[in-house]
Amino acid sequence: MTEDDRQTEEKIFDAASIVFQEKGMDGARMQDIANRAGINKALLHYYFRTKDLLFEAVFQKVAGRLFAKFAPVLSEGLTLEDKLRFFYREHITFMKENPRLPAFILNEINRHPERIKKITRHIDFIKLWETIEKQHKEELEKYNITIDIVPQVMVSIAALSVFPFAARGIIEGIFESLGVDFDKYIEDRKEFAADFIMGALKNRQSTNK
Amino acid sequence: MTEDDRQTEEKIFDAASIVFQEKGMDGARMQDIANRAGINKALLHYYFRTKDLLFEAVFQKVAGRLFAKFAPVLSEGLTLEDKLRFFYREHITFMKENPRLPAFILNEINRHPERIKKITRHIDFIKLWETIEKQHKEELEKYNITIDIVPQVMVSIAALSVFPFAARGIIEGIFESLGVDFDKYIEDRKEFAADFIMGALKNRQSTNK
DNA sequence: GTCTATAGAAGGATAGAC
DNA sequence: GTCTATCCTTCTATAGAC
Repeated sequence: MTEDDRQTEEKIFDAASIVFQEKGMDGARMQDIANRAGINKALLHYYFRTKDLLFEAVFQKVAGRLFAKFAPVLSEGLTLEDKLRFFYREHITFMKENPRLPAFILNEINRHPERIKKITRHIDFIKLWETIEKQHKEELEKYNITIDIVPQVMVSIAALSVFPFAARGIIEGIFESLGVDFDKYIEDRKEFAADFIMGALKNRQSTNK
Repeated sequence: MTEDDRQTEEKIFDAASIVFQEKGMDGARMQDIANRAGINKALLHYYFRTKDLLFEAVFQKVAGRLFAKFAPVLSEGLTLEDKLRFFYREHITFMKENPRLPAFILNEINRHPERIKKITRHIDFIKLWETIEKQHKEELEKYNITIDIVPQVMVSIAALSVFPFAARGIIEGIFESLGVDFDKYIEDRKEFAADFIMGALKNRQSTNK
């Protein structure tokens, strides 16, 4: 299938994905999207009516893809540690391929928190926790992970993989003066993050009362 | 000193700080800034010439303030652990008072990485590391922190405090359905983050060869 | 220094031909 | 479905009075 054969709506959507991720809702220009899609502005409106609707379509799609990466935590037959290692490998690889995505999502969500609700409102987080609790009863006890620290642990796990990409502009600048290569750093991070979290959890064993 | 006594330039600057942090460079409107400062648009241009220059002034100032919070790591006479605890208390308290700051800075920097260079280019990160190395030789050996994993550890430390604020829109949404209070969570995080990092580091002792 | 009024450009959206 | 031409609003920036 050549570039020209692709359906117009799809071409517009792909172009919009790139431009919105790069410039954000406010910075994006319909003209830029039209140019990148190889069509004219009027067609954008023909297919998506307004900039808002086009943005909403793009946002729901790409944010959904990012969140879907958290799904493996529900698969059976893996230890907590293996799930964690699997998650970091998958999630970091995905963000490496979509480097603008984390900052884009964080930013647009902070300005319009209602957008994320559309994606998360169908997820029953309490049931999700109960599933994990059932699957990993012994490990949770061993690491002393009680319900009250679950939010702290979950956010910490997400932070270690998302933050390097969200803060890439700063980190890369500092790395330059240290002679550190960002891509190599990210590759190493898949394992480091898993080790780091497991280290923190294992250490809770000794403080276990 | 009443609101009216304050110098005009300062009023404009403060108003611009708020509006830019809330809407970003592209979303901010000069009219909004003028209204909030209680003056008219023309005066904005009289004092700062263009929107770009006004933005640049605001950005350099607020980003500088955030980075300054990393300074305590250089103070003498504290153990690594005490510095870490001190840092999280200070940094999280600061972000609690400026909740829009992290996402604002991350976003604008990713779109214009050159902006951060203006702030960081005068910092000699290599010398900074040498100072820490000298101050904490034994602790670094004990935790097996060699130069090659310093970037991983530093980013992880920053991630645990910055990410909850940068991703607040998402986190707060999920917390709502779990019945978790964000402010309480953040208060707890000051200690949790320090414990978590120390746990991960202490666990490196056992894997020490 | 501060204001009102307005120029001038940019960008989202639509009308209408094909 | 796709295009060109254009409308209309919004926004930055400036001119000029006080």
